[in-house]
Amino acid sequence: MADQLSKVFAALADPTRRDMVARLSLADATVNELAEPYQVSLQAVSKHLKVLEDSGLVSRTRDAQRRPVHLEDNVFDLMTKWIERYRQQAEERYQRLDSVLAQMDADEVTDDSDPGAASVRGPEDDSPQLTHGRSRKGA
Amino acid sequence: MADQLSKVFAALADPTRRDMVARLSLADATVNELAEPYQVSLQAVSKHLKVLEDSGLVSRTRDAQRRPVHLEDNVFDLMTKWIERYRQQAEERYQRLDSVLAQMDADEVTDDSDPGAASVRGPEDDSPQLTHGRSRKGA
DNA sequence: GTTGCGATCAACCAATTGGTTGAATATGAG
DNA sequence: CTCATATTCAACCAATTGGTTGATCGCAAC
Repeated sequence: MADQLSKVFAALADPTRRDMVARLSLADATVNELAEPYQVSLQAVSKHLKVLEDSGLVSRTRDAQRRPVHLEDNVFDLMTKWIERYRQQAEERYQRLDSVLAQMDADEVTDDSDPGAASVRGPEDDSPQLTHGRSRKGA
Repeated sequence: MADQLSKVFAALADPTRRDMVARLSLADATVNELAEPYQVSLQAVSKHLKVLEDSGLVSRTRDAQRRPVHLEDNVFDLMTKWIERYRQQAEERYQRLDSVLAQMDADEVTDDSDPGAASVRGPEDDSPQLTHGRSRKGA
């Protein structure tokens, strides 16, 4: 469960896992090779790799009893696309005078129907549990 | 604790939090406004915002009893920089013949001192618990 | 001052996470 | 077949996470 974007971000939230990705960007490596610099057990590294694997960040093939780990660089695009989208949107806000007006407007109405403020999500986005019809609590 | 990069990635690993960031890229909003579309309690949203806040992704100011949340778009650069660095490195691997040789070489020596294979980390990178001197297990 | 709204704090709970150790599996070497 | 190597599976544990409800705080309005 959980969309890929969530899994990729979660995978990279761990410094050890980020370090592994960094090293894999230079060359494929086996589990043992990857484990070498860290203090943790081989099994712990294996777990980290499973996380990376089912986030789609790495893939494993088989070479005798070795399982070389390979970085799937294409997954980075998924993140970059998400990040860039909202970064751009945020940046635009500072260049248009619109934003200032919208801000003041939002400040005044506060509880208006406000179309467009809720759930901007676009084509490839994921859906958290929504209600959108204020059914929570005393609303 | 935990470096900012870890905190930012962790913060964005949650779909609800990503949705909030998406909405905040359009306009600042109060906690109540942000909470509106979701099924969860106001307190849960408040917690999500705390996570976003101490990852540096958002900041909060004060306006009477309201606490408008503002997206700090500059933090995106931190991620983008990290991602791009390793993506590029991985991509270069496919364009240089070097990579093939390095790969075969690594395959042969396997337990060589191998400078550069362990911990590629650069200037701004974080440090997971390392040993680097194979002190683990029976090694 | 008291009421009411916006937001947070506190205590609690179930599920997940990152780690451990010990046993098992898979493959190649003797 | 047996042994060694490389890796994973399984059970367990402590800490963290995302959610809940109830109490509290800050501020403005009556």
